[in-house]
Amino acid sequence: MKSLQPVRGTHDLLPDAFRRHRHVVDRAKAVAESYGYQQMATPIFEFTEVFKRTLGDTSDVVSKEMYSFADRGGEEVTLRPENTAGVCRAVMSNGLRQSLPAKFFYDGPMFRYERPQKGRQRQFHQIGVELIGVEGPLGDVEVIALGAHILDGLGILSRTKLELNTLGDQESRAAYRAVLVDYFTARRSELSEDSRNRLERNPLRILDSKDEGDRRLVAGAPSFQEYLTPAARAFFAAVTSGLEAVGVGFEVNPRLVRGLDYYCHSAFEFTTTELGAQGTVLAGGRYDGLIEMMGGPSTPGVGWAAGIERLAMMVADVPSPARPVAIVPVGAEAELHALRLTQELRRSGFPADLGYSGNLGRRLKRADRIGARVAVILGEDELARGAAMVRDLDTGDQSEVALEALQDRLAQFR
RNA sequence: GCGGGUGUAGCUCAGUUGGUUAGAGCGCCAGAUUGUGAUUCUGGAUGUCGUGGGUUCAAGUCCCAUCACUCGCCCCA
Repeated sequence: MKSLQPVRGTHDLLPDAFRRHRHVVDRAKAVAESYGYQQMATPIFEFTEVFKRTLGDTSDVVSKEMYSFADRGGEEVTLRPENTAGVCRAVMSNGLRQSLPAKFFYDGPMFRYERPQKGRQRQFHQIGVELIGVEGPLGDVEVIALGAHILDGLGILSRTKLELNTLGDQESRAAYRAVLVDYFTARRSELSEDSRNRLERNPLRILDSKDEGDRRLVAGAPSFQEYLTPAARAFFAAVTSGLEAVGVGFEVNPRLVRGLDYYCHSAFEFTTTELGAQGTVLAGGRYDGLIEMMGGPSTPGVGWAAGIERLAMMVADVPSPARPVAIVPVGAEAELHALRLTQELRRSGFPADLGYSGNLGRRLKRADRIGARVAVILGEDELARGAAMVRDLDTGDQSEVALEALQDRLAQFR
């Protein structure tokens, strides 16, 4: 055994943390279902090709962040770095193109070999939605509104900002990209080292550079607006007016770009200033070309993913678990009665806890520690009378209750 | 992948220019109270000082390496 530490960038989710995660997922799922999105799951690993083809060879995810390996049969597989590709693959594998549009919600672990930071781990968890088969801007509006609704349900919408941009259609993007490459190539020597790399790999990324010098150059760069085709312009206008119609606030950020190749038209990010360098909390866009890149027929799609860890860090209060009834036998005689009673209560829907050992004091102490609301004390005296002592652990009040009336009495504490 | 910071008890942290048995608070355990927790009082236990090397008469303290965390960059959820 190498050590007792978990692998770098992975973490145990102990009950308190797990409850936060569960809360995020449960609330998100409930809202998503109210929009008609149904939960589904794909395998956490796929053939490496699935991600390579769709994310683009030059993306950071593919070039340096994938957990890839050959399995015992020699198949090249990869732990999923994101789930959109997997969902699209599943649509094809299962012949779901027959019944489009399809609306999916998912949650689960993702894997990226990155240097860990706050809000960034090698195994992290995402929730996400995918709307497949809708080519109009109404799809974009619905998906973004759903994201906002979920953040609102978690009580954090007001602490985020929705940034929105259009990446246009293929035609617009190709035209703009060419102009942009010309512009920056002419000023190559003035670019930062990072941006010189971007010029090769993903020139649009230069627009989003944090480097001072780059920013000055970007200010003078040609604007995407001028290269949008009328169709792409109309699409974006429909998205923005749709969002206005449903009351989702946003800010157009012309420099917002996506790293992954398959995006087009809408790109959006809900960001926060509360999480340090990892400000993006929920992000996505339209990916009309993705399924085609995988070898399927052209099929439109829009979706987003959100980091559960990041959301969980922002969520203030999470509901506490139900407070159990503690069953406390006094003396060996009472143990079997207590065991029986505990099971009865559980079957009747009362969360109930029977300590494993100890005297009355010790058991009450444990009852207190696990957050029990009431203790049912079963002593020989009480049992002889067919009764039990019911103690309110918040107030310390206690009174004897006949066993037949016990459940009615306990119901008062719920 | 690049640059900075940190690592001492279960948790949060103190530990002087290197000097003998490494401390506090919280938590934990026990007793006060053999049928009453939470409150109070009294007592107790706890540590490969992240790991491995080195310097030194002597290292928690200085040096090197390594691992992990953390902040920023890249990129992203």
